Amino acid sequence: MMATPKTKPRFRRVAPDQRRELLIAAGMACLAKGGILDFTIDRICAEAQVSRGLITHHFGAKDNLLAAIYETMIGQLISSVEGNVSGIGGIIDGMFPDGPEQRETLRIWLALWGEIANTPALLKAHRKQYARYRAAVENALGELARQRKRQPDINQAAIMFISLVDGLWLERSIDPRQISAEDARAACWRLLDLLFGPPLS
Amino acid sequence: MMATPKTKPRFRRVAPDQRRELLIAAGMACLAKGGILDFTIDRICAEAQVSRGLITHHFGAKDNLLAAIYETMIGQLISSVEGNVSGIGGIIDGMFPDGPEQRETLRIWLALWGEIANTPALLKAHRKQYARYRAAVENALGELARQRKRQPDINQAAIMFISLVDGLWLERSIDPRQISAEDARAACWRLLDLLFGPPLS
DNA sequence: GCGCTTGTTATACAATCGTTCAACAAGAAG
DNA sequence: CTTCTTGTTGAACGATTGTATAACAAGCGC
Repeated sequence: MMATPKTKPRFRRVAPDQRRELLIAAGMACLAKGGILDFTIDRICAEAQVSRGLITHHFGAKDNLLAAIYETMIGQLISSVEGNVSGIGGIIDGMFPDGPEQRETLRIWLALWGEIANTPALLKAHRKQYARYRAAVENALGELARQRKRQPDINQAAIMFISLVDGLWLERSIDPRQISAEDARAACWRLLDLLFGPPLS
Repeated sequence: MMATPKTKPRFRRVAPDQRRELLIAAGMACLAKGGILDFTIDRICAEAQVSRGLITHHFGAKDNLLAAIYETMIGQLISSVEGNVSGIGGIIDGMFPDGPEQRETLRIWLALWGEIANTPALLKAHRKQYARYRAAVENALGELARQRKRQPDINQAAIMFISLVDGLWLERSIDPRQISAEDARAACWRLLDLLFGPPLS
């Protein structure tokens, strides 16, 4: 009875949705590692351990993969704002966690920001999703205003809070040494306390 | 008397310093137009109307040109902060001018930010110059505190002001529609009034 | 077990990338 | 005018870019 020469399959077939997620993850890893210049068909497919043809097959073009990555990132951000159960405090903690695990996320955002204005598909996605993000923040700030019995200009407060967060993210993504996560959270709370008054009890 | 067939010179010799400035300007134009992906030897030299060999000749490598552009940009920023005569008000007005002329500057910054962490020469320059920028801002804020007879935490105030400005720049460089220059200036003033108290007279 | 769909691979392709280098010539020095 | 320095050009290099495409085979339905 001779052993069956069962050759190891040369690849594994995966459902398109799962394969897209795999490629999105690989693309994000490349963006985090070397910015937009490392967002390359070769590098992404090497990261995903997959042949070069797959990106075109599943996304049509490289830019569409980048747009899909943006959708994933902004979706996670919006979820973390909309789905918070502990109010603005939980949101801030989620935005500036301790430890180095956020580094990758920030590096991806930095790379995406730089390409939004240069990639039409990305700009379109940004304008659509950014409105949702801003609305979610305004909603959370409105609840905080109710808690502290103040009625500030929610519109301006949202601009200031979002911009402050973006700026802190920017500083920390470029060089985490300059501003610690704790400093960032403290800056957020300082702004909110100034805008909405101190906690009531 | 036959006319001398004076052939038009095929190029013009320029002093190295002037040529470097020309290439820096061309490189900035490329960054503004298409981000870091358009920062290419071919495109830069085409923009400068110069042959491909010049960048290597004057800068050694492309990255060094990028670092030189960073130095130019941060130098202008620091000068506008240090050299202001009308206090923080003049600084804010300079940071968020009306009209579209700032667009190019912000696009260049966005492209540079994305590469700082990936280009050692850039990170080194950033760390050195960022400290100067922060010191200049702290100095201007200290003067404002004296004017308004308050003594807040200048360190934290500087972090908040710089991050807010960075965030507003980021939003406006990605998509100027979202936040107008006037909104940005108002947000800066709101933060300062909250931190340092309202103007005394 | 067999055929078929289709996810996957691997090659090919022209275009462009950053850099090197030899030849050229502009313009100051004599 | 002649000589020399050196800023400048332009071709060439191998490597890498994004995409198209044909051959392949994994694995489900029968």
